Amino acid sequence: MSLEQSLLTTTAWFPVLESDEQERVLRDLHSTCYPPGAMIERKGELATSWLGVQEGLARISVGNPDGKLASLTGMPAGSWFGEGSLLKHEKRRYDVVALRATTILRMPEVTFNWLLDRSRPFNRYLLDQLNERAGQFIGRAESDRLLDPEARVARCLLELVNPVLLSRNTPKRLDITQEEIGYLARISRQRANQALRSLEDSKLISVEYGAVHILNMEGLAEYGQ
DNA sequence: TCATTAAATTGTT
DNA sequence: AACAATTTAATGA
Repeated sequence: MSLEQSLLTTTAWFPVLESDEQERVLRDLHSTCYPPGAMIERKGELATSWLGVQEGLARISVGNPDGKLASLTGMPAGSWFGEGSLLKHEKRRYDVVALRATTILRMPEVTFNWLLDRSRPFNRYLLDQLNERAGQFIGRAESDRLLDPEARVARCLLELVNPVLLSRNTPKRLDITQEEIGYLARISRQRANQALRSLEDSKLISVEYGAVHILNMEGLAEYGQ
């Protein structure tokens, strides 16, 4: 799939840009491929670009300022992140690791700021994304360690198909292995397997080889409370 | 296209 | 963590 095609179909922000803005973005983006397990961005590095996942799956681990607990989030294809460090011109506060073969797109800071100054829809997208992330973070901070594996997996799956952060038409089929779910939910693969079966019994999802079908988003959302 | 083999993923202990 | 079973992907006739 071409770069333009993947941006159009997997991101929520690229389609809302003017055509000349899209052209410049396509010119300025540069992509890098990472093998499974590779470090994409390291905590402490100065942020110089906005990051997007074109292909694959990345895990972002945020170190809590007060404790040693690291809360993790999955970033599937179409996710864009790192605007926080970019806006404040700070160092990255988290590590980003490729969970499988992953292609990362980088938008230079100047391009990012240019869009920020120029495009109202782009600002709208960023606002929605920041708002959604804040909500996720609060919800997780309350009970991250307390949730049972089923609830953690439910929350993890919901984040991966979040229609606000990704493109509007959220897919019902999620290509992810149980091992990767384990990494994201911070549980063993065996426990992930068990939790997935439990959620399947509740008719919230159906599991396939290398994939999960989301059957009931609302039900999953309640499970994660 | 089909059969064989390797690799990836899942199920179980 | 280890192992067996199953599914998919790759290979070659």
